[in-house]
Amino acid sequence: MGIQSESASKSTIAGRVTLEDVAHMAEVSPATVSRCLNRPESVNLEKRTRVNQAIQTLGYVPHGAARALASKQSRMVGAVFPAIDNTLFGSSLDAFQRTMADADYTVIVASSTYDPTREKQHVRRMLQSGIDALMLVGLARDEETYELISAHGIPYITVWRTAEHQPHPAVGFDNCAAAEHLTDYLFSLGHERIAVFSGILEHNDRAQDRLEGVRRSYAKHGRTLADKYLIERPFGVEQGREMLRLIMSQDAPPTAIVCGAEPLAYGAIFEAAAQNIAVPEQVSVAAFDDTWLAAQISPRLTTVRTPNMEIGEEAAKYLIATLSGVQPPLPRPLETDLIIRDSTGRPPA
Amino acid sequence: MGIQSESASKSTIAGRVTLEDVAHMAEVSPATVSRCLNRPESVNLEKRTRVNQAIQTLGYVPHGAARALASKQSRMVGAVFPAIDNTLFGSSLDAFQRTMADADYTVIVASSTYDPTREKQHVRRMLQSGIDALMLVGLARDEETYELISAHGIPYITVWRTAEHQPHPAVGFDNCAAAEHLTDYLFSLGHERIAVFSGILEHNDRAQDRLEGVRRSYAKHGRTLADKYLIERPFGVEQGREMLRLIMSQDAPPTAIVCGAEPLAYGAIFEAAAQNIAVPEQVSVAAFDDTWLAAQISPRLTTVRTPNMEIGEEAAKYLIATLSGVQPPLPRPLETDLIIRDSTGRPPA
DNA sequence: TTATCATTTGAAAGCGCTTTCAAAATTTAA
DNA sequence: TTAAATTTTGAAAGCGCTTTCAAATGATAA
Repeated sequence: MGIQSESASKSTIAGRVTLEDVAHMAEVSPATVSRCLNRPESVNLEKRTRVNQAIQTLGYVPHGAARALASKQSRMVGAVFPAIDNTLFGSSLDAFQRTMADADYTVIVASSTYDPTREKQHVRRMLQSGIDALMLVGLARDEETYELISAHGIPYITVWRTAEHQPHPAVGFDNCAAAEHLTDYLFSLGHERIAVFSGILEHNDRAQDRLEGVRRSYAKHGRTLADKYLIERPFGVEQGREMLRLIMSQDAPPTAIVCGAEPLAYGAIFEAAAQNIAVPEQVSVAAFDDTWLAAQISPRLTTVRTPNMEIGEEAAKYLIATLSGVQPPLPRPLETDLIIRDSTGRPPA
Repeated sequence: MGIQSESASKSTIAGRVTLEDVAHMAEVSPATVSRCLNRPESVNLEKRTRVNQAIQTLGYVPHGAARALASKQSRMVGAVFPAIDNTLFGSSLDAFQRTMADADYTVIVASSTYDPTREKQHVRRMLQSGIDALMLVGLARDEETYELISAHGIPYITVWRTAEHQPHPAVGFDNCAAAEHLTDYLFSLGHERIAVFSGILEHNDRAQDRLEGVRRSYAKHGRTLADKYLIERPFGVEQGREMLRLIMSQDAPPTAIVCGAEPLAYGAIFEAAAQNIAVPEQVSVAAFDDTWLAAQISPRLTTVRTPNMEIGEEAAKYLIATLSGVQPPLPRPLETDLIIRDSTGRPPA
């Protein structure tokens, strides 16, 4: 029989189990319990065992806010996406979250709906919550948002683009080069009238870069993208359909279409089918992303595969490394692949 | 000229701007600043103005962990989904997050990949982070997970199902009834051999309920679902294709298929097209969810529309109400709609 | 004018942990 | 065996806020 301590200890009327309770039960000081939690190897094995046992039997769960306050680290990171209800950002987020969880970080998420003001609010809220690091999509945002972040001195990373020609760390691929490559391919098939279905360009540097890529390819072939071949609409299948109707009813309709995102391409293909416009015989359609549907519809979609999961994972790794004091090398641009399928072909004679 | 305070104040060597700094500048006590933040109406207008001004010029951002520690509220809520890389849970999460943000809550998210053990770890981590409330998908999980939650005494809600016949608050729809209704419809068209393509049933009460709904409809029509008409695979287009191949190569292939989720239906339809099996002439296909693709593919998919966003929003509202002391009524089951399109029809003669 | 009540304010005590610092215990060297 | 170096430990001082409590102020009634 152990000796009954005369003091009933001050807690346990109800309320939460604290580190101090654990300390009492294990008959060590609170400092030692804290050490067991944070640097177990610095504690004598026997005491460590007692402490772990006490933690177990008391069902002790550390108080995150208290830890954060005392240690100045919350083990929480933030991620703001333009949207999270699509496969694209969804799978990035999923990978990001899993990688972070493996490193024992918790992730706070928010969607900005492509609105820089909302994004700023979310960033502010996250900063208040005490995040240790932050992930943002792309570059285009209020300068104030960057200032907020740097005022807090936390590491951050931008994703879905490359780090070149700009001061912010980034992990992603070169949208411009990918678009240029895709357009080059279309030119190589013999197309000369290549249209662009773009998402809304404002506040979306990825979309802007893709457009720029198309323009470069045009320039390389001694031509320029005519205004009438550029249509801008929010991402969506319906918009893709509408855009196809618009563009194919023109005087000299394009013989190929580059879509800034896959939903637009699906819309275009579905609408073409509805209108008896043959793809790719009358008009070729190509896009970006290679989501699960691209290889399933008919005609199977020619598209640029983008490394969605890899982006989430690499972004997480970069932040984790930075947080653990390692200064990681700036991530190299990730690869994209042009997947040539059946929705592109030679232009009509 | 104001009077220069002789003390240079103890902060501002660098470091963060604290509430105390604001108090100094506004020439009030820290307590008053705190009140301005939390119950502004309890502070004299003039002082309040001074405080807000000081906050502004100093760029003060409250320290969440400190607030949480002192006030026992973190203004963070958790949400664990089986996955977040699909439109289904993605749009629920999106709505949940937006509703929470409007009420000034931050959301922590994690995906369990349909694994109860991972889910438990995530719940534990979130509890440590100090969440004020929690959202979980469905019911099927370790009892221990529920115990963890109730030990912390925070409100929680389960989603994607109804609250009936079980002790946990829930917001969602009746999967069983919806499946029964859909199957009834198929019987009413004259089908007798109705197959089920189900996701993995283990740890997924929504999938189980849907299967049960089909069984009930069968029973109601004096028949039972034959084992050979039930196939279980992970959700995915490829799996849908595989299932179709399997089921249609049987002796007496079904004349209709109920798919537990839409990807399976797409797979089935694509594969049917590949095999020259006419949908719906030779086999009808129906599913759940009504995602953006359902109305776009051909044949347009007959499906049960599920209120994904509404679930996220209602779940958030319920938790917000609970957290603000209101005891909200248990949410009523949400509506589903059977959307009849072209992928279902009479069985072949 | 004075007594009474409601409102606004500040001092100070934590919230539950981490971390520094010095003391104690242990190991190693001499 | 003793001294020095090393490891392990506990006491105590915060981390930046909220909140209680009592004092001060202002408003109202007598």
